[in-house]
Amino acid sequence: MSRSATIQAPVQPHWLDEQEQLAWRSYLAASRAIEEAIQGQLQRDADIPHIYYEILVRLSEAPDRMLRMSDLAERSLSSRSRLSHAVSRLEERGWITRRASPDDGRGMLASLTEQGMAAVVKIAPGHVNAVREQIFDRLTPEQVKQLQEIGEAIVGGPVNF
Amino acid sequence: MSRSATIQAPVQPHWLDEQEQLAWRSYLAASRAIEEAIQGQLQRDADIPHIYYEILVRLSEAPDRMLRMSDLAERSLSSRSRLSHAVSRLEERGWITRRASPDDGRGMLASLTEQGMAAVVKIAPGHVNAVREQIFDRLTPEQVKQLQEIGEAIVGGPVNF
DNA sequence: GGAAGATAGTTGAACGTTGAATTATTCCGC
DNA sequence: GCGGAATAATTCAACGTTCAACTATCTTCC
Repeated sequence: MSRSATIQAPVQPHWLDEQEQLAWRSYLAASRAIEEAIQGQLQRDADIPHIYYEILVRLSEAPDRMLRMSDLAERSLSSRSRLSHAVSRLEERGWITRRASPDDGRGMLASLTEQGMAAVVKIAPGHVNAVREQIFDRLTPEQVKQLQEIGEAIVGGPVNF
Repeated sequence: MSRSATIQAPVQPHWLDEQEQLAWRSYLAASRAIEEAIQGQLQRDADIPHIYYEILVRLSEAPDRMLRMSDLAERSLSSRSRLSHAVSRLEERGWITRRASPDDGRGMLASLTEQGMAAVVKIAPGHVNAVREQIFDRLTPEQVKQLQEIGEAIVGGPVNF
């Protein structure tokens, strides 16, 4: 039958072309280098992982320096489980406190303590330096703009935090 | 004295300007999204972390599918310690074997087994798909080129693997 | 040719992350 | 207003990573 003679959809996957391959590997190398540099700086100077610092910063930017856990998880780009563990550690340091939400019996509110805020203020300059050295000192203003746009294309819209 | 009236070098760190801030956060969100997608796909479909897959691919590309550990560490962008642990796990699966280097008594040669090569062949299409969906389907050809150049600027030269 | 230092690789303990399971509360439709 | 589904958050165990310590070999240079 002619029906059975139709050409099969290719089993061959759609490989990356040469340009894509180059871009992917270049991106991989860059993103690993960036994360290693940032992580290393924060670990050395403040003894916290990068994500923990992000959590502190998101809190420091929130009204009353306080956020629902799920909200904080979203803004700090981490899973709830990860955030739970991280906040536990940061609570042990006295940088964050947790209390039940008055509005929602299920919710917890995390807030930055004065000590936590002081830590952010102390840590921030070194962190910004690392970011600058690793990224912005190496890019033209045009590339900075391109980087923003590429990031937004990948996440599907402007980043709102 | 006029000398003492000179303005002090600012203690204020050199903060990111608005464009840099946007680019940095956009990059952060994108890189986390990418890593999460790639990692998730590989974990679900092949039960290995992303780095383990990279290790297998670098080996598969090497002459005789074999490399010195330190060489493999460099190409797969991981520390020696990490690689040691990773290769141990992959060895347990029968995907890699290790043997002493004939040239250098300190060296170890890691090589991909037939099973390991078969695993790469099996895993690759799903991985490429994930990469394509997460990145290249969302970028214009121009942006792909820009991404490559930005990555190279950050790592300080073309990526050679 | 022997000591000092560099290099290759591994190991173990401490730590962070993951994913599934669990508990508690709220929301929704009838 | 009641039962079932959805949501919020945590916990636990398994796993991967890190960093420092360690062993073994090689290189250098006097």
